[in-house]
Amino acid sequence: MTLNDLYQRPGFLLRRTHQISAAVFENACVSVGLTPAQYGVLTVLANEPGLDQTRLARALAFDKVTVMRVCKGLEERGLIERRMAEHSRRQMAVVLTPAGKKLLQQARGPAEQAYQRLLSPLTLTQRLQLIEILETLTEGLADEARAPFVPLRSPTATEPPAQPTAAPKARAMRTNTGQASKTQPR
Amino acid sequence: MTLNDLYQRPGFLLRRTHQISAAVFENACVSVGLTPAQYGVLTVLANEPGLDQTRLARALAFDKVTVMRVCKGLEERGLIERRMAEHSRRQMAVVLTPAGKKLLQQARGPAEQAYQRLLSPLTLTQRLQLIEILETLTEGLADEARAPFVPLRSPTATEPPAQPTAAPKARAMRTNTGQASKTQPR
DNA sequence: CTCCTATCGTAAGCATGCGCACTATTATGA
DNA sequence: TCATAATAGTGCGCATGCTTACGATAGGAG
Repeated sequence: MTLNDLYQRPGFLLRRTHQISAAVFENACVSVGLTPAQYGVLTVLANEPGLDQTRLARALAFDKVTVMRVCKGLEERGLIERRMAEHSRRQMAVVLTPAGKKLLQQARGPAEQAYQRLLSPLTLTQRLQLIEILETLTEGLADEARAPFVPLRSPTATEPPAQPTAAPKARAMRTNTGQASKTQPR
Repeated sequence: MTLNDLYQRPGFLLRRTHQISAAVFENACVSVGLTPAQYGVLTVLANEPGLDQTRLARALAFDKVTVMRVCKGLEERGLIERRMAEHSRRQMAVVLTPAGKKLLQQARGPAEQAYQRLLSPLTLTQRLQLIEILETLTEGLADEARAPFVPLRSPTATEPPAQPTAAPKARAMRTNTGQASKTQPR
């Protein structure tokens, strides 16, 4: 394979684009000191106070270990609080502190700037195409991802009352190997 | 910001798509045990034997520290060799070993499968649009990236006769923001 | 009620990706 | 020529992202 071929591989371009996207965000958010991951965690928690770490991870398609580490960092900075859930002794209920809410507010502007900057080289048509193509890709290849993605409904958005994420309790009957977690609920 | 908004941010979608892209590649390449980064390094070295680590890093838009670590791992596996360059005592000339060449050959098939699998949810039109949009993005925001990208010409491609990779010099001469882009504050 | 299994949080560890800083070396310019 | 700046490689440290493993706990089947 020639180098020119390599440079046109979507894998290469996606890595590079993601790299740039993260850099743009971090450049815009130096003032608040938030990484994309941290911003994502805070945003989800602002919409779902008291969420446990595993569901938090799935809401962002993060690894649960990664989420735990990010949360520990945010806790050290006093932006979130982790306490045992009331109804379960194995879950951690994670909530924003007032400082966390304030910082998230302060991050809104920079995050918006990063968003605009990232899309600035593209025409309006290209922006729409990009979103649509990436959504098609992620939906079509959801099984390939190591970290399961279980989006949360926004409380402020239109929400169907029933069907809690339509997770069919089709408990894998232990017939398969331990890889149930990967092919699991989604 | 609602969660639905977050899920449509290109930053979020790019992170997720990159995550899936890497997983697809690694799944396809378990037999040869290569990560995307390792495959990239081997591919560049197959086209530019004896390249030094810094130029290798720039050819892939990797951080030079990352490249060094990846190279050390590949050297431990006997896939590449690092020796002092002849004309300079501070550069390492990196070359593929026969084992490295062989493994790279064996990786071609899986890498191709990963490529096809990654694009499989998209129509032909979408695939072309995706490549073009990502190229536009990376070119338009090249300054934002922490790791400079200085593509190498493929020896097999059309090439101007002179100018042996004179690009890095031009990059160091950047006069726009005063500071060179790498020394930028985070 | 009593096992059995799935799940939650967490530790340990590997691979990327990046910044900072230091040394050795090379290039540059006064 | 000689002082100074730029560059290559590297160590150290932080943040992601993922795997495997393990103890504790919740829920379900009998």
